[in-house]
Amino acid sequence: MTKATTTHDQPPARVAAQVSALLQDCNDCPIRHRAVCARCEADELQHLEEIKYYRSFEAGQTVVWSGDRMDFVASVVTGIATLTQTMEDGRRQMVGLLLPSDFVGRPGRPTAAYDVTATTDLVMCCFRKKPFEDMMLRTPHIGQRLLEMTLDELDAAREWMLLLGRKTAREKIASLITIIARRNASLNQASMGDSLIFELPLTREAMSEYLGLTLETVSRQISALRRDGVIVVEGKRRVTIPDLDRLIEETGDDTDGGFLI
Amino acid sequence: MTKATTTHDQPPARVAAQVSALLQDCNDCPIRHRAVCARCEADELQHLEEIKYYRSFEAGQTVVWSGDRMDFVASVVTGIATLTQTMEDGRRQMVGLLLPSDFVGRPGRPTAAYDVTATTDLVMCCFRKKPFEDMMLRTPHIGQRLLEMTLDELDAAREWMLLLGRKTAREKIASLITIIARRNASLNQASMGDSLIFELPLTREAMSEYLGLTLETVSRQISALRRDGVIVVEGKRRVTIPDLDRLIEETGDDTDGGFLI
DNA sequence: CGAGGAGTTGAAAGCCTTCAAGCGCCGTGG
DNA sequence: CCACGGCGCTTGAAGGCTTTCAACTCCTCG
Repeated sequence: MTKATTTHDQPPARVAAQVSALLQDCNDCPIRHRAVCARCEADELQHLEEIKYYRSFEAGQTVVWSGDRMDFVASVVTGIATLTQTMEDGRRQMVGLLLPSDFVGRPGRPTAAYDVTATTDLVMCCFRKKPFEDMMLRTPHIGQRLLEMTLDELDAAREWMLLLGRKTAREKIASLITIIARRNASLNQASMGDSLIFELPLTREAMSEYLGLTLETVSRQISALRRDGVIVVEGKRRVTIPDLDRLIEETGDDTDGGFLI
Repeated sequence: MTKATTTHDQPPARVAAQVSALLQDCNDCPIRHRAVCARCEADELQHLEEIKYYRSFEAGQTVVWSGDRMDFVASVVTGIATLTQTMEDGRRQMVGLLLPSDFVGRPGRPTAAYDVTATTDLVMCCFRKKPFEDMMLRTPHIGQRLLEMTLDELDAAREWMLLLGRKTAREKIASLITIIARRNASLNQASMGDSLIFELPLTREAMSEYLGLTLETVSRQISALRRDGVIVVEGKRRVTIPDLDRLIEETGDDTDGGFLI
């Protein structure tokens, strides 16, 4: 561990502990203005502080299993989590990709409907469910924000359905890489145009579960995009996008309609 | 037109006109207790009455095109509508199937995000958008109910994603028929066990857009399920399910986990 | 009666999956 | 210290499921 300039080089558990130690105060929270609490006033925030607690997970850990009791709802603070459904014979489909500020759990439902897994080191801001539900009734700001976020998720799910139902394997891969690139740009406030180098936060297998493909097909299509110069890959995970428009052409989406980021 | 016992035998436009004529008063509304207004009190309902109006569409008509201005939000009162996305080259994927009581449109968004089409004769209860948005701010009951409905839709979308990403053509068809059967049972309050005869409300093409298949594959798989005795088909649309458990086995879903209906 | 829409079915092609083998990296334990 | 084993990933070859292209039926409507 020669260079310790970024948190990336530190052991995951330590980083998570640091993050949660840093985050006792909602005012310092990195997702303060995007999460379910975004619209809360100072007094409402104080109420939330009383029922919140942080939990950390290492990459690969399961947060909850589908069907398990779930006594909390939560926001992703840092890291990435996934929601996955599994069929009896083991076929798996990812149905949610949760980034910082995204919300986990459903008020009013006692059990988890999906497997929730940390795909990177993960810190979540959890609220005990019952107090949270009570607070939702008294605090319209929370319900309003949650509605907004849920509508956004529904839009994303519908975009995803188009991908799953109608796109080719190549288009699926191009779409996923574009999504990750955009997300990265938005998190880093990058000026969109440079920052097109990033680390894929998903294994080939996780990508295949996202895209409704096998991991072999994912691997082959990534290789194909690399061969065709659409992307540049260093090692297994580091991706550079020399020409974003070229990549977007490969997604099959409208070239113009890009109102997102 | 010898037997006119049910509305099915009447010209669509007339039925729609009848329905909307019957429905000036929210208290007589068939979706009063399931739609976005479900939790409203008498005074709130009165407010809604002032900003509502009915619109009728014949089977096949387009309600709005993706990208068009949309000055209203609405509830489906009777009939079925679909939300569909289209790619540049014409590939289409249905992303929403709207039944009576389902909500159309997004408060706060000026344009339609999807093509909305009536697949059967359709009556919608429309609210002018601006007044509706204003009312949402003053009336938590509406926002609360809308959140609940949106969360349900998100769950449905995620189930659908599993279907699109991981199920075989045969499983997709069995799943769709099961969904329609359940819906029918729930609308007719049937005692679940008999009423397993119904009309498919979708063309083969609409089914293919729902399932991410071609219409030929839909046709072939329906024929295969018929050959195997899983379903009985009279004419092109009328389906009988002799053994629902058998059909459910064909969906690939958990046999037990059926908490729906 | 002809035209057109909805649906069915056959044959061939194609895309993705399945099955297999192999590479490179990393942590463990002899 | 180094061999071993596992994991993540890549690549090849064969097979299969769905699509594509095409022909044909049935029914409705003008």
